[in-house]
Amino acid sequence: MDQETILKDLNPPQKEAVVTWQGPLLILAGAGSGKTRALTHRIAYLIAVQNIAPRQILAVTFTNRAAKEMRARVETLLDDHAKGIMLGTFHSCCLRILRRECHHIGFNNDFVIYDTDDQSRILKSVLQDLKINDRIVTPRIAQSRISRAKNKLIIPEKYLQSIKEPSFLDEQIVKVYKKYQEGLRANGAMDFDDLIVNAIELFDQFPEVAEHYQDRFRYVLVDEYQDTNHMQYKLIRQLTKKYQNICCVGDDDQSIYGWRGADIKNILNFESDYPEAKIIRLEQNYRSTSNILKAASAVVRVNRMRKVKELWTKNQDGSTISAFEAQTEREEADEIVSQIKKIMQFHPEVKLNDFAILYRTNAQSRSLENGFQLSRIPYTVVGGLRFYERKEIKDALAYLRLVTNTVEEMSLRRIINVPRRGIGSTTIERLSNFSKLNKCTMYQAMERCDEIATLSSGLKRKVINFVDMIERFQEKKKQVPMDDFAQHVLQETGYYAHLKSEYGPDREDRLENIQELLSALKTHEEEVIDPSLENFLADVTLVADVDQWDDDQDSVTLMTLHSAKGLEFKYVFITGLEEGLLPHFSSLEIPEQLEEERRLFYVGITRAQEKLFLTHALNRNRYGNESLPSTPSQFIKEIPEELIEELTRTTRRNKRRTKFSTVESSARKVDIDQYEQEVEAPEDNDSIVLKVGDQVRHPSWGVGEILTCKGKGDRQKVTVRFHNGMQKRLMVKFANLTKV
DNA sequence: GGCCCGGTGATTTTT
DNA sequence: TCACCGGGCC
Ligand SMILES: Nc1ncnc2c1ncn2[C@@H]1O[C@H](COP(=O)(O)OP(=O)(O)OP(=O)(O)O)[C@@H](O)[C@H]1O
Repeated sequence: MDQETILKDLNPPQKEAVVTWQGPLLILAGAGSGKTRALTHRIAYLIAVQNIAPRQILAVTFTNRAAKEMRARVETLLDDHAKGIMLGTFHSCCLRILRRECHHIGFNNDFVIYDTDDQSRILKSVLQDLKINDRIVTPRIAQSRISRAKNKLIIPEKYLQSIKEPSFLDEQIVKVYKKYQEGLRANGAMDFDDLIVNAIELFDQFPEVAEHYQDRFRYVLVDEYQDTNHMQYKLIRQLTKKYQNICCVGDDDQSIYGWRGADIKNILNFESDYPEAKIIRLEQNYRSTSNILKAASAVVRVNRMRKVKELWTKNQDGSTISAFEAQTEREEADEIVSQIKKIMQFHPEVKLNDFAILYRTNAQSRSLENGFQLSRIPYTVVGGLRFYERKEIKDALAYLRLVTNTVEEMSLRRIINVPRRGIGSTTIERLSNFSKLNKCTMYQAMERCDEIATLSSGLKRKVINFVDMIERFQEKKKQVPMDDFAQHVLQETGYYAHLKSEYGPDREDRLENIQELLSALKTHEEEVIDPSLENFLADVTLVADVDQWDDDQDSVTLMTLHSAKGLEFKYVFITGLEEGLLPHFSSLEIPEQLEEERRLFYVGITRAQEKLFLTHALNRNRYGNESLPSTPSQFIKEIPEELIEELTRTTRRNKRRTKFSTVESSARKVDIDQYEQEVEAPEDNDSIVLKVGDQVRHPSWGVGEILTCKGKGDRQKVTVRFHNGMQKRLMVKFANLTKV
């Protein structure tokens, strides 16, 4: 790859950004103006033209998704020459540094990373220990306060000073914060924020280590710089102090992480931080049609707290923006599905990958997923619950971790009684007390449970059995491959059987996930240079997904507006445009936050290349069944009327959920035969008695097995796993099931 | 002391 | 819908 090729597809300001390869550089520009392209080409230029070694380059992003996207783009340009670039999220880059260097700051290099769930577990026990009323200080509140403090690099000792008028709550929080940090230390654990805080502390306390990394990362690039919070900013400052080869890319209009402490000042003060800085602005948008861009600009222009910046495009007007008002969220989902089918029908070249469905909260994906499942359109949900956050995966990992590390208590507590072995909360408390009194770990307390007078002999037996089992595992681990070992552990602990016996709507999914974990272990063993269970466990927490196979599959993408940042799709649906959702309830009263919500909408709009759909429902299910009236978002009105065209319903469905009107159904069957069609479900139904394990027949889905039963009579709901693999929740009253 | 069941309250966004 | 808590039962 030569200079010409690298510069070929860039406009003059982009070119300038790429060839300005030394010194501080800020690319400040609106959405879709080619910032990321400039950044990736700059990396290619550094390596291919200036002969910089890939390992001297550090490129950071905020989300895994963005990192993945960036890596893909760089690899397209450089192929194998991209190997060795440290490219990742702030967290994953810090993790890699800390695994090597954490001994300086008193951590063992097998330190554990606690995710949000682990954090609240710790906090819960801290609150208990401190006898703090957990109604006043909930784990959630404590967690967010502590995180906010860490984001600003405020240690517990400085916490009160940092607040003008400390309230009673703040006084409680300090105590919790302090104890929480002690708890993490004792377990050899760090939370997400600590990864960055500790990297900074490492560099602060050990200038020679800092210098080593300054020398190593001679060229630093940061995408979405407007989203940096104070600690991330500090880290970047530390790393670039010596050489000042820093290139940041950002757009203040796309700042959507204020709640995580992101501070737009970081980007606005770039010039004073780096007086030599060159600033390049990009104003031509290449991504979207003119109509989409006009809509986006009109929306973001409403914000008062903003630097004025205009974008233009040579692209065509394109089609108008379609708006759709649905009665319910089901109808919203149906309409989206039918629009997608329609587009696919008229434009055979369009792929499912060209569609994105965006929403404000992860919970909104549910109704949309339902719609896609019914229509058999393949879809992928990005974000939400990550693979390694799933309960069964965390349980399995806890067993594996316990075998490799008996010091860390969370894993032990997590699985000590899963499946039930009669070691309940009272026994656990006694073990825990003993460990505190004798300054040993809880696992050691278990080994020494003979010394605990309050334990009955029956309980001692159970505890010893558990310890023996773990010891046998430690032996076994040395003898067999990792995946076999994991399988053995899950078998012997009874965890497998436990999962199998738990009939539930997602029993099969759980078992599948476990299989997935086993194959991930196998992959690790086969493909990593230095495979070990320890190494596998080391970065598992930061891995977002293991679904490599999904990448190649053509499917519609469902994700939050936050995760969509930096990405682009031909067709974008922004859903749930309702007051209280977008803008979200919690932002309605605070002007700054309302503006952030508006920027979020702006980010959503600007993801679209060709066509934008805006949908809202008049009734939305808040928690559970309750359907509450919902009014259209104020943001919709901010788009000039002439750009929007109101869609009339193309789906017409009876109020009752499983029923489709026959006319509709057959009409669509003619339209598209690519996907199977839903069939009308007769509504008359003798109430039949169903129980778990029964085989039933459904008029369109065929024969299946009942996995769960809920409710009685007319309100009875069942989950059925059909032989074709589909799993459905059905109201017996409407589903027209027959026993077979 | 442990377990199961039923009632209750809660929900933003990411690492 | 789901996780958590408290009461009653083994
Ligand atoms: N000089 C160019 N000529 C043609 N197309 C370009 C040019 N620069 C960028 N593009 C295209 O424009 C689109 C947007 O580019 P890119 O993702 O780099 O923008 P961005 O500024 O990072 O956007 P955002 O801030 O919204 O993430 C991409 O499809 C990219 O291929």
